[in-house]
Amino acid sequence: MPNTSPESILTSLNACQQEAVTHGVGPLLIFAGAGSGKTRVLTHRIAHLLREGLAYPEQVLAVTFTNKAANEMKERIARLVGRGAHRMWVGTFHSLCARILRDDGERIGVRKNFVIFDTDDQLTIINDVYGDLKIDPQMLKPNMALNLISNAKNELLTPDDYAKIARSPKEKAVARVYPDYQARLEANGALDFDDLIMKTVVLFRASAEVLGAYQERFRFLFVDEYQDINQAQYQFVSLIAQQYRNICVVGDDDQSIYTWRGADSKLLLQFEHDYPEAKVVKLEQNYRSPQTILDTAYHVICQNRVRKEKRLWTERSGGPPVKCYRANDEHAEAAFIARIIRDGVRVQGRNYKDYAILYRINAQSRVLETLMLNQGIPYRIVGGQKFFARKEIKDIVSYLRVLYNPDDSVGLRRIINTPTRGIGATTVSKLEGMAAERGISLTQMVLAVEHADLPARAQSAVLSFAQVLVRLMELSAQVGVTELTRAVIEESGYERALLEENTIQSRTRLENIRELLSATQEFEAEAEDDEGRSLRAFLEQVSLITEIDTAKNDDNAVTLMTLHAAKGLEFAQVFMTGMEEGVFPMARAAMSGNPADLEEERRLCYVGITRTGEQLYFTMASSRTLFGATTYNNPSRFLRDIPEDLLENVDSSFTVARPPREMSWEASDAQQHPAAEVILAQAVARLDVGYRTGDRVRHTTFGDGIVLATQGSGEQAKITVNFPRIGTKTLVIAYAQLTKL
DNA sequence: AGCGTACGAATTTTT
DNA sequence: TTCGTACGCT
Repeated sequence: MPNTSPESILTSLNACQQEAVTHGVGPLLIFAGAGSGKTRVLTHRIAHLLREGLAYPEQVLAVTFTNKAANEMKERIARLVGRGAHRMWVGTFHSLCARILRDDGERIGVRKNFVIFDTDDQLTIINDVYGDLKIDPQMLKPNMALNLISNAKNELLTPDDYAKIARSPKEKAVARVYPDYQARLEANGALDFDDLIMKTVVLFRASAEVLGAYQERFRFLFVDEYQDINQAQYQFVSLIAQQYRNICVVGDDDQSIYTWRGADSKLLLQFEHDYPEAKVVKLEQNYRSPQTILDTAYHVICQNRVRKEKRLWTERSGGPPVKCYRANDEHAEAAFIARIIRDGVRVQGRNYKDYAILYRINAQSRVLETLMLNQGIPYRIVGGQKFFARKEIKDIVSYLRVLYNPDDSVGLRRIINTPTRGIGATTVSKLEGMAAERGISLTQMVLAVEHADLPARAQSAVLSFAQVLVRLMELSAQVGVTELTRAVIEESGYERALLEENTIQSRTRLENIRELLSATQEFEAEAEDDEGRSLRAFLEQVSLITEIDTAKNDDNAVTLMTLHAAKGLEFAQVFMTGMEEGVFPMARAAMSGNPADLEEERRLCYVGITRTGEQLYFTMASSRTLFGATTYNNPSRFLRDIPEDLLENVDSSFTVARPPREMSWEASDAQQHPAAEVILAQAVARLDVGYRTGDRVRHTTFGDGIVLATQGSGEQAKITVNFPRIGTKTLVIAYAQLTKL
């Protein structure tokens, strides 16, 4: 039972929050600044509507972008309203659309037992298409093609639509790839992530009956992080909302950091146009940070031209200035951070989990991680490789996928020789050819291998694989997911192969597989009915959940993550690292000539700053080696936007490139942490190369270009040059025929 | 089929 | 620099 009385629901809220919560029916736009209690308002509003009898739980649809946000919302609503909570639909765009398509997709030709392809699977298909169409991967990288197709789907463009608007050679190539890619998905009985949304919109547009049913059902619509919505998601939401117009959206254009994925924060700003009768509430009171942090954040973000004016404030006036530290190189930067953390824990009695270290790109994490390890500071990295993306997990899941949907030939190809059982590429392509001839799926061909024309050895290898498949298929009709998974692991020989390998890696893989079994058990235990326990439901969860929820909150460890991953989180002590021109903002954004790119970097900076509960540090390095190239960077332009009295330079005398004594550096480490003289010598050597960043050079075959970087010295010295016609090349100076212009 | 090597690419990544 | 992949050899 809910233990919160209606009165206390309101009294714990500030005036603006109350205004949002108590708004009755009709559209509502909530500008919710960082740390302004957005989820609270959303959940309380839902509770309020139910209490007032304005809405029934089954009429509520709440959409988020991440599973984490969805789960949090579910929990918090349940705490407020009690039992009725699970009759609401609360989930991510993708999971909700999957559910709708599962129920009604057949009307537009989406089969009931579709599987969801992840990026790996997509890439496999793209490569197949490249092979068929003889497209040169050099000219259009498969990943790029995938991106462009994804963008197209986010814009609701079909292959035909896309072909009409394709202009550049790259787009023309994509226009050739896209229809075949789509055909292959279909042949596999698969949808990709973007299809889930796009097909649902197509369904709504195709069937007034289906749309009408959902409109009737979901009379109260809530959308979280509305600034991150893309065109397809916008259509999805708008179509449902247009009937009753009870749509409540929450967002913050200043925290829009996913433009590169199709998010369009203009849709948030456009809400008042779409719903002229909308009530608008701004939540500007912040409950997370001291005033100095909010001021710092404001001075950065207010430089953006495209934004809705708003400013966070707090009752916690004052607060410490932001500490800035410029190290000689990234190792010294890491050492500084480690020292602060150790002091904080030892002297001030803080916990490791109070600290977060944020960086712009994952490549920065290695040095930080190494130092944490050396210093014995417990840490966890957020992001990294996702559990379900690990090879061994994907392998086992691929078995399950094939058992569920035998047409999934991408899955079948993955497992047919995993573990190796003597079925090579030649055999597979022969089987594929025969399957195509007979118009059957690869799995059917494998099962009918006795009628295939194959060399005896291959024949018997495929036959024994087919027998394994048959056995598992029979089993899949009889037992639950956990039992089936266990059978797959054993009968496929996967476990045996790993046991025999007996290396550190194979043991980790075995552990992961066991982890998978506990995941299936947990899945079955949590399900509410048989349908919820089904293989279908499990596979859907696997595809739509990226990480096993190992959120051990009491894990006392420093958190390392990208700025993107930090959105929505908060930490008492925050380090923003790499605050340098070229790193943050990234060179690409700074040079692109498109101010919008820089504005997105700035928003990212804003997001980082506003994570802070107490103390923020900006750290930077004078020289930084990234991707094998050393660059000498100036402090980030974002720091220049901040008034000096909000910043405090930390004395750098206590740590130089040479590690402090107490850190007991090993001899081998000395090479990784060169003393200042060495760095200087390297810098001088660099000058000897004879080229500097920005020089114009001429190459006999590539033409004229601009020097982006140099590395090394003497014979091996390399130079990175951007040739406008060719692209960027890294050349060995001694061999490249270069002339300086 | 399995291994070794050479080459290329490296923002950010909710699903 | 480091990781992953593709290709070619045995």
